[in-house]
Amino acid sequence: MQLKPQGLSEESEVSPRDMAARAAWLSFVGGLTQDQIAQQLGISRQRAQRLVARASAEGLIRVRIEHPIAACLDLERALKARFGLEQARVSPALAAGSDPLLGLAPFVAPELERIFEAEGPKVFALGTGRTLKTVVEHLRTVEGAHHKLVSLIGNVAPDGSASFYEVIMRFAEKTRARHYPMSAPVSARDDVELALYRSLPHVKASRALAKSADLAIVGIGQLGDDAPLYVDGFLTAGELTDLRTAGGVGEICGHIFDRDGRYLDHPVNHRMVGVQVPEGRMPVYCVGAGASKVPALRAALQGRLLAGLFTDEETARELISK
Amino acid sequence: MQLKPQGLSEESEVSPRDMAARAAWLSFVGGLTQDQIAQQLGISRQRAQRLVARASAEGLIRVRIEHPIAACLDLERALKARFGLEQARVSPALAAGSDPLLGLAPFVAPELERIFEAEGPKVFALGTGRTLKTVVEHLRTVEGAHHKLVSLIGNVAPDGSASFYEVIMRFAEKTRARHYPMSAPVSARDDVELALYRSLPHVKASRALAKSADLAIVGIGQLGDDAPLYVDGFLTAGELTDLRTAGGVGEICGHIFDRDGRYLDHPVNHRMVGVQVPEGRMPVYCVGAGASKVPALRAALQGRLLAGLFTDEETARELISK
DNA sequence: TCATGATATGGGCAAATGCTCAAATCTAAT
DNA sequence: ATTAGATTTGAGCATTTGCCCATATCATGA
Repeated sequence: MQLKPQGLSEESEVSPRDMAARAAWLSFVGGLTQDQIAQQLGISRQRAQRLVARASAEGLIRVRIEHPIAACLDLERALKARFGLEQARVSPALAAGSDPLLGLAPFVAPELERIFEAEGPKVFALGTGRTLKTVVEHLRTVEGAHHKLVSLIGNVAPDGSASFYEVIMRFAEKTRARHYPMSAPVSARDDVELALYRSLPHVKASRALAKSADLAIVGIGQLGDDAPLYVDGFLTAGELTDLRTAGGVGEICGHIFDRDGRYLDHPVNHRMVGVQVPEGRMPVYCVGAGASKVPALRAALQGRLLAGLFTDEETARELISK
Repeated sequence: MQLKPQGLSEESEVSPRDMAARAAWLSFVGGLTQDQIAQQLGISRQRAQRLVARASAEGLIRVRIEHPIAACLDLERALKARFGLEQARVSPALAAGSDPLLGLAPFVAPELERIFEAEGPKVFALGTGRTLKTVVEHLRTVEGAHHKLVSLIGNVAPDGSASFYEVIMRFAEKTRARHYPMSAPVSARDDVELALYRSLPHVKASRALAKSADLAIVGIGQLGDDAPLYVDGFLTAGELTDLRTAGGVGEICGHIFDRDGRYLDHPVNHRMVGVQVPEGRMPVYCVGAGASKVPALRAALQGRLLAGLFTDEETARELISK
């Protein structure tokens, strides 16, 4: 019978994660075979293999390709020229059928780190959505206590459930930045309610801070039958049809715009508690890729809503092709 | 007979490196098998394998383990406490017999990038040597045009050959930082020559800039029979013996110190054209690992010459073990 | 035009890897 | 103490990968 040693020697406190990290280090950096790793760590070959697999699965390993692929650089240049962007980054294509985020997220994360690590205190305004959430999951922890993060959009769904894609909290966790979520519903039900929400001090403060942001980072949504706004219950089927009839093709932070990137003059837009970007002088950087998002992206670019774009090769090609 | 298309279509200009990078991206980020990669790129399986191998060989791939191994964190804490360091980083051990730089260099490079990316314009003073050279080779290109790099040590060997380990030039290449090598011999032959070199305007300027540096980054040398200073011809066999008799155990930027980290009062030290660190208030960060360097490192730490240390697990363990 | 050396290509095979399954071990609740 | 359930372990095997070698292609100079 063995008792677990309780802090007796600092040596013996080895978490399974540590082992996984160590095995991964030996494998990827050291280039050892699994047999050698097993030998080195005094474990079986299978265990070594499992540790390495686990490290990969848990995202302990970050791979970065140092060489900018010429084709992607070309696309970046083309995007900048065509749409007057100050920033454009294009990730190389992965397998045709796969989720665009598979490649985009690990590509964008270091770019964001870079932006975040730069210079003095900044205010970053954040959108939400699956795209941004996935990107933020790929961020490494980076010191940023001098920055502020503020949400561009409410965090309460119509059914009252909070935090549908809590981008800002996860981001703040990784950076220790001060964060200001917009603790209010995404959308009000009528003008009275809207006025009420917007008069709440913390909402007022968040909106003011967001408007003064140095950079907004947002995703983009499409208005097809599987529009995220509809799927997540922010729009009824009727509203969705109505918006499409009115010319809506895409949406940023829940604000719907037409094919020229002009925000619709529609009740749905008027009831949003959050901020309609760009507000003031803030540059808006958008992350998004995938065939379904092309019309929305094209519209947003056309209407000069965006100052920066992170996308993948296939999407970029589509965007400049017409 | 086919003529090579000359910029006809931007599409067909694909460098082999691009292909390698793309294959590597598909393999590491996308997790595709070589067969799938081959299919995707329309090439044979063998070619795909060769491309991935090539990408690895050419260093296009940077792997980073996200999880700080607890054992290494413990060692870092111990080093900081024991030797009053402001910074200490310990890389996980690789195979016992292998070159310590194999693991240390890819570990230190991102740390350096981090330091370099931080805040406003800074002056970085650099040493030389195989260790620093290898680390700098692992740096990714990072914008740093607002920084200045200055060499702590002359760049001309006794035989007149320039640049024995041109750390500063390679560093500057990657960062576009302004750089000030010390274009002078490492060591003068007598006091008159020393005075002469030191009176040269560009040497004077470099030395002054180096002394005002915000951070010095140096390697460390040992004084065994294979002392780098001796192997590279900066010391004669006689001088080496003499220095060891006088108590010399290690050297930073060619300045020799004893086991308590006190610089020797010896002609060899007095004839160095470069700067003897630390000068003024500059913190000195040292990169170094390996059994042979332990005595030198211990001495430098003992004498509080260093404010920061980057080393590997094995060396760290040695350093705090006694 | 042809010869010559250098480089690239694909076949084949041994080593390394990933995965499944059954046995073993551990955990926790009775 | 016992047992049911969950997790971990190692053997076996199919797949994938790395590498050598014979052949083909390309570039270069006579």
